Amino acid sequence: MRYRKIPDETIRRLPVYLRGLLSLLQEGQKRISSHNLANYLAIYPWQIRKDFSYFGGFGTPGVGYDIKNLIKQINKILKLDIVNKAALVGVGNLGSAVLAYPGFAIYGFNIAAAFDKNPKKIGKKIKNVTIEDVSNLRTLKKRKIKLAIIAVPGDAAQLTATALVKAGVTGILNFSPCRITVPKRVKVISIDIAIDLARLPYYMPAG
Amino acid sequence: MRYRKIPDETIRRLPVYLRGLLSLLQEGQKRISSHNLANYLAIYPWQIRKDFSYFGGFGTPGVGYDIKNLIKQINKILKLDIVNKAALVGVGNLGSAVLAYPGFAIYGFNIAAAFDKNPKKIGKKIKNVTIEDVSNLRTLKKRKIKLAIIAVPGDAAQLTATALVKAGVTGILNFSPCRITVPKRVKVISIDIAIDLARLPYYMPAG
DNA sequence: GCATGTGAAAATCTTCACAGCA
DNA sequence: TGCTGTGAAGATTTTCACATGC
Repeated sequence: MRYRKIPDETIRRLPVYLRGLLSLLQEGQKRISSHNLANYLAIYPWQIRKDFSYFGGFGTPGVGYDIKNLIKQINKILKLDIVNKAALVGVGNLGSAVLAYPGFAIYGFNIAAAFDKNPKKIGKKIKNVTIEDVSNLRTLKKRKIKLAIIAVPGDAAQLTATALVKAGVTGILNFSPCRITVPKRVKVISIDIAIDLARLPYYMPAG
Repeated sequence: MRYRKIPDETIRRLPVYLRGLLSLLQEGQKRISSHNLANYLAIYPWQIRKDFSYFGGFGTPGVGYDIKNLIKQINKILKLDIVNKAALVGVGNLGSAVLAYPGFAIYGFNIAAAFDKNPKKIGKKIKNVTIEDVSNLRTLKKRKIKLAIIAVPGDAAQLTATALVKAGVTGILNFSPCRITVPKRVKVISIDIAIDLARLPYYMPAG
């Protein structure tokens, strides 16, 4: 296989595949064909094969894919094959939900620190994580936490991002409804829960 | 302008433009050029002009765009020019955060009903919304609520979706980490907060 | 026979460059 | 002059079809 740039869309789909494969593994399945996996995920088999082909292909012709191996390979590609420690900034309604969310574990994430600026919250423990004052953000470098989740109100988002970058963070999941500006070497992925709802009426039949 | 299919990507960007324009309006601005709006949103001007061109264009050559008018036009395209009532199903950690989230209002959304299956929660009021038993879901048709947000645990997501569709819902924002199957006429947009975090390490420098 | 992996074709989306209007 | 709107070019992504290997 010649080298070609791996499409961002392929990377976006890998966690989806991973989630499905982990479910299938738990159901006791050992092997699966692109056809059956596609069926399971409600997509098309050639999409799956093409995506894997960018990495050289992980299957056996005439047989299919070994689920355990496939999971291992995807985890390696996405760098999820180690425990990724993450920090949460902003323990309001949304932040608390993030802290309690059970879904991070399957991808090997561990929310290892939480920060807030409200003195009333500092020192409290949620899910075994003690909430610290935001001034402690600079300790992240020493603690080797490179991943952060921003769940503060919009007007504090940029300030928080800047502090995180200063503390050595290179990946940010931004839940605030604001664009944040960071150096190019830092990757930001934003989720604005309202903005996704906002395009739903467009697709709905009138009346 | 000849008719051409409007790209989904264009529709995905319209709420982003809308959010920026509403901010600018609040700052007291009346007019803006594609160049300045692009700068504000950290994208490119031709993208903005192209997106609007699919609808015939909303600007004046040599001048730019009238912000108020542009907002009105986008709202109309996205069918946000009326109050869209939405129902929330699942008032756990994530559901409570959704209920308290202030960001829906700018797009004209109103979370008008909330449902849970936990008897302890039923009857409680959060943000002026009284939590009802999920068996009440079938009243949605009568209440003309066509939009729903699913924030139940994964294993209840499909059941909830099926009940919603039966109750006349045609648009679903799905926060559960599960694919849900619905008739083609129903539009589902899914947000899995863990799945977005899962592709962050890939883009981060090693070490 | 059966299912993968992959060039090539088709579709989609982005970027360019400039004509045309205020 | 300044900025929009848009055909055309370019880039990316999806889909196809089939050669190849088990």
